[in-house]
Amino acid sequence: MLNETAVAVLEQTGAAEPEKRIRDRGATERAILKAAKNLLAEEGFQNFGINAVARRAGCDKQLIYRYYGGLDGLVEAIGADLGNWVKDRIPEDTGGMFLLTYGDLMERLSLLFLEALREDPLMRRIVAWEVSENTEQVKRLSEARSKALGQWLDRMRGSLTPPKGVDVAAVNALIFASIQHLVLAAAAGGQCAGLLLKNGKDWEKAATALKRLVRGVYG
Amino acid sequence: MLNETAVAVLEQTGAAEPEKRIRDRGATERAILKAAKNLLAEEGFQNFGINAVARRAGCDKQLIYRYYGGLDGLVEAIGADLGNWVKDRIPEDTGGMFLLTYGDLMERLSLLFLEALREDPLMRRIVAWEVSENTEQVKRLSEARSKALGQWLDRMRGSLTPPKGVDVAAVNALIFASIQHLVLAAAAGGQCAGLLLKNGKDWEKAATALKRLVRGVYG
DNA sequence: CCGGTCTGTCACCAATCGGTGAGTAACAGT
DNA sequence: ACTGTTACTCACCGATTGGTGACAGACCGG
Repeated sequence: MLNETAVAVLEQTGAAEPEKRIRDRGATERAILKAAKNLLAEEGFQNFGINAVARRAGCDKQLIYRYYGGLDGLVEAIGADLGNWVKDRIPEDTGGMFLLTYGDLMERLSLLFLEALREDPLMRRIVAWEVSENTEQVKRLSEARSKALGQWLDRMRGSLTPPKGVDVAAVNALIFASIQHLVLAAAAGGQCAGLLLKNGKDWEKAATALKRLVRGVYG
Repeated sequence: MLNETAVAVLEQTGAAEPEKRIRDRGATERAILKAAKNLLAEEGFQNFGINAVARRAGCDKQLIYRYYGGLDGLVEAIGADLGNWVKDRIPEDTGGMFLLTYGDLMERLSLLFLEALREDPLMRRIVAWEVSENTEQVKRLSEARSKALGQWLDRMRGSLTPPKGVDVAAVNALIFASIQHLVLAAAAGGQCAGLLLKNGKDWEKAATALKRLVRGVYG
């Protein structure tokens, strides 16, 4: 992919000639980052490499080394970009319902997280990457993701206090783990543990089951 | 790796010379399959390829094509071998406790599955593979795994009937999803959703949280 | 106008990948 | 002992990978 501007020029002139790309480091850096994110989201981490990113960004891989210090730096940039995930996912109201109890809150958060993950292929790929490898790259990415998720949870929690006598951290980890694996398995193979997850009806079943699970522990 | 017999000869003679491997197709086939399983379990699916398997098996990759019809056939053989997972994991008694209710059963099954997955690196890699890729290879492997898991569940269930009014399939899918993701995340990074999972104490917390989750839905 | 810096391109490297065709050595049957 | 089959090895293929050094052209300050 060429710079947006360069593409525009090409389309205007209709020239088949290379028509020289614009010298704009900022734009190129952005194009590389965008290409990397799209590539990771669409193809997964399997074929995520310098060559593939450069190919998709329409520039030489040398520029990735220069501007990002190689793939590692680029991955780190993706991680930093993940910080924006928080503010994109914060609804202003509470959906018209009052969150009186911790159970209300967790039910709402679970469903929101389920929905958000279903609609975010990049985040899914990152989660899958996390459980498949343990390189430095992934560690940093994982760190950024959990940090973003933590921020999101904090913002949403408000002033509600968790119940006593329950290991909230462990229980919530299990709940979020179930959501993540459910969505990942569905995205990969259309089912999870024999449960089909294709059409909206299937997902409704999963959502009510999730509600039941949450309500079971948090009343 | 050479044939077991060839290794024995090598060790006896102490020869540094190549000392010709034994011509035993059956043994070679077994060596290849074993090498493939170990490689997948130890290194993960990332570097799982014809060359790597042949290198580890100590034979030429040509033999993998001949005996298994390439990597696909070899993966299929691994899948078929997964059928043995069932009988390896069936305890004879119920651990000294009576399983009177469906809740009793599911609590026990959850904990057993958690334990089994924690101690089975090959199975973990396969699960991680399933949620990361969607090739034919993985599909078949996934099929074999879910079939084995289904068999295991059937054997363990006995004659207990699930409660009415609950979408058992969906709820159980969520429960098993939570276990799988928990174990995968722990194996990869030592934590899951911020919850540390390193020493036995951590795992006990997770286990009690899991029990609480199960008991919450199934009483 | 000239020299240096910045942006981008290209050619090349060794290593590895999956895959194949040809050859060699050990065995079994006669 | 000769023959054919089986088990196995080796050398090579084209493609792709991550990585580097050299070069060309646009831009800017003097």
